[in-house]
Amino acid sequence: MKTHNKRVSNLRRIDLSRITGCNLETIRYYEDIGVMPQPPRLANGYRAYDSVHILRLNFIMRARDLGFSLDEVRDLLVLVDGGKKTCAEVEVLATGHLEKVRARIVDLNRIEKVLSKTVAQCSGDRVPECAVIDALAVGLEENQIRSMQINGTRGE
Amino acid sequence: MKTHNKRVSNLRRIDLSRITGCNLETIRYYEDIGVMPQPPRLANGYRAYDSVHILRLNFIMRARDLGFSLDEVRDLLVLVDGGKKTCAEVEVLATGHLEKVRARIVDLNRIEKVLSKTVAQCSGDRVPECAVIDALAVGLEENQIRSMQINGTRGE
DNA sequence: CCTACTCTCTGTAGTTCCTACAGGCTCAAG
DNA sequence: CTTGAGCCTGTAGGAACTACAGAGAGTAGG
Repeated sequence: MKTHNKRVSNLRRIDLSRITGCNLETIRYYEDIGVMPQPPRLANGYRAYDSVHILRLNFIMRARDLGFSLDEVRDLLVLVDGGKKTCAEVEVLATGHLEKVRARIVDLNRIEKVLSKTVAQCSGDRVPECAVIDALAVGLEENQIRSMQINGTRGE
Repeated sequence: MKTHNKRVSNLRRIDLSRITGCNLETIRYYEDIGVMPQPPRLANGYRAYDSVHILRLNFIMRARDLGFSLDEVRDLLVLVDGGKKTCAEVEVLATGHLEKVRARIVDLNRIEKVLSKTVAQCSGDRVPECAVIDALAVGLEENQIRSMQINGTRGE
């Protein structure tokens, strides 16, 4: 992926930081742990980034934001960099992540519903019998109550 | 909220852990930092939990799952316990999270699409031109490219 | 009663993922 | 030539867990 005519290069760390929105120190941290490549250095020792680094950092940040751990990001990057793994290996990786992603979507949709309902009900200065409480108490259903009674009546 | 006839009490820590799915040590941690109350102790010094603790821990876990920090959870608990906060305050909190949650759902749906497509394409020993990077690289658009060129042509 | 096993207690240390600071160097602008 | 911004490195701190060590208690089987 190239820019149209002029090569983007010799970005300083703060440039990369500002372009991506990533914390300055975090960039170095990502290099230390190996999810970002060690960039070439100028004569003065300064790191010199280019558009490749922007893309990669963007990728990492989005993946992190989506809830992937750095280890998982590492996996994704192997997959992204391509060529190294066979398709079968990639499939296993991707399938695993896909399951997690789908589970997260389910969770988030549930959360979204709860929050939007909460916001809708929260109006005025009334101190609420807040819907948050009820909403968050769900998941404590009959089977749980039952298991409480089974396990709970000991030691007394 | 009471169980029907029999009071649930004298649960051990491991019971609470199993009922809620919360890590054993995390329960103690929550007590240490004060988001969970210190439970009464039996003669032998063992913690004795009851249904109140289950509800509270469920609440905390779900709030954490919603993306609330432990500090925010503390706020929510004050609200739950005392009715000290107004509905307007709750609304501000919930609205902020709602935005984040919705953005994440959008992102996750996109990556879900990409991953499932990747998995579908991954058959045999062929190594794919993985589409994942394209999906996560979005957000790097014209304005960013432009700012790269503005800031990027120095030091060389 | 003895043994084995599970669970309890406490304190403390380790993990993940950053984030900040200190102390010193470089470099471009005024 | 000073000033300010930014660079370098190493290291420390913080949030939210998570695990481990060492010792005690409770229960079940032989």
